[in-house]
Amino acid sequence: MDLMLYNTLSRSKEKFIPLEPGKAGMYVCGPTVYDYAHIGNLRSYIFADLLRRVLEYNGYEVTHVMNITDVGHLVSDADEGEDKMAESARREKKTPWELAEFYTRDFMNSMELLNLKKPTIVCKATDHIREMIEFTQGLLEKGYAYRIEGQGIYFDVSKFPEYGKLSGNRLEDLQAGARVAVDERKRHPADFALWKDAPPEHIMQWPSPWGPGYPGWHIECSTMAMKYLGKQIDIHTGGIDHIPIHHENEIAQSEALTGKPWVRYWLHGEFLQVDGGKMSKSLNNFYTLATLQERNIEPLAFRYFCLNAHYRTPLNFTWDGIAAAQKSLERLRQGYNNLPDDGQPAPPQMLERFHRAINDDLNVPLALAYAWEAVRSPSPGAKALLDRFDAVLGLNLNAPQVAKELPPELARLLEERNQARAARNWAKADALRDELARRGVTVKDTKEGTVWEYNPPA
RNA sequence: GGCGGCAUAGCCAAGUGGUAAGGCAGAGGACUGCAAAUCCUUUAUCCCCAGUUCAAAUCUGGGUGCCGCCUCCA
Repeated sequence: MDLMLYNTLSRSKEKFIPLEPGKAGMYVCGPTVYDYAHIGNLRSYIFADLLRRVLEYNGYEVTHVMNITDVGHLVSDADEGEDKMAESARREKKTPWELAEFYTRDFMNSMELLNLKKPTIVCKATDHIREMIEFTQGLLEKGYAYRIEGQGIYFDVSKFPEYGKLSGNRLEDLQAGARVAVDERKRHPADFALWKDAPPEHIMQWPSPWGPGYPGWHIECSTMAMKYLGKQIDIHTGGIDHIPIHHENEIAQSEALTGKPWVRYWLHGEFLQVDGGKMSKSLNNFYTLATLQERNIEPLAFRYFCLNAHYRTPLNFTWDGIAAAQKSLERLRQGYNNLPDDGQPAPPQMLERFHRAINDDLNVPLALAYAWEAVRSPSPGAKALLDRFDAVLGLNLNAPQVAKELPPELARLLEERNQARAARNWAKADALRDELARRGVTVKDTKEGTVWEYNPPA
């Protein structure tokens, strides 16, 4: 069955044909580790994870590369000033390396909580300074770059006629300096830094043929993607915000260097909005997984929330929405666990349908609806079917249910209530149930006896 | 000013020509000592206007609203 993917380059769905049969290489634009990852960032990586799982479902051997940007993001253009790493480091009184280490670990932890498969290769920008310098040298030699004394090495976009082919922007239409002053020594306002000269006080700096400095932002992705995936690669993903600048620049410098088309399929994830608008710290709606957990929302409920919408449409995060996702996940899980282990194979037509959905540019919401159907109207082999589905959905439906311990005191109250019920002393039984509820124990009397759920009050 | 995206029930959302998937919430029912949980049933003509077509949420044109990018940002 053909796998169709929406390619930003052509603005249409295209049949996926890898460079090498049976194998797929994907490069995922990773995080800049200067702060906690928020749920908007995480939506992007959930999308990348789904893509990877769908590729694997189709039998491809996937090489999944993700970078960690631990240097070089400028706070402002203007070619002055600190990068984000340095700024945060100063704020938190840590070295940039400590900072990167800390937030990288936090990010990896979030990935794990969301059941995101670990990339085949996770590469840090600071481990590839030499390669980035070589890349820059190559561009200088080919005449695609020039030096501004005291500033750095810049890519000359006017030498790359196809600049703008990904975003649809034309160089001449870009409103130069709309929000920020342009260095007049740049040949074109859209020219971007490959390498920046570092003032002596700049913490992160490396020796280079042009003196001490540090890499520009865009160069790392091109360099590392080429190092690990070759001069031409199958798939490159990122957030939609990266299309006009970051990815445009990556294309320019990469294709300028190799003279070949670089990425065959560009895939971009839409934004997560919060309450219909942008998420920002100033609006106090900047959420992380920890924020969700404080409100008793599991990380996997956020994954479910994202699965419910197509990756190319904006998704609106609301507390009502995430609560619905939490509830849905619990029910789906329960439905799965209630299915009999009948040892039957998954029904082929059902698998076929699912496969068709995910191969249609990752129509995971539809695939999820099929999962519900399997739970609500089970056919023989439903469990096996859901196991197959979950290889893509990644909701850990088959995770063992953890048996929680009830603190002795609460266990005693529960026992007392059971005795009261046996004695048909409903008033006492109900009073005890209320008491237990106050202390975080939800009691349910089923045919098989009384069961409980324990969520200690915060 | 330029470029791109979105607009479907109370909420989150699938669906690109043939009379609207799924989830949550709500309503009704079953079950229960009562509840909870669970199960069953049930809830929309698709932002507006004009057009193409036997037929449009789905195509075309024009509006309106929201989001993003043109500084760093998933």
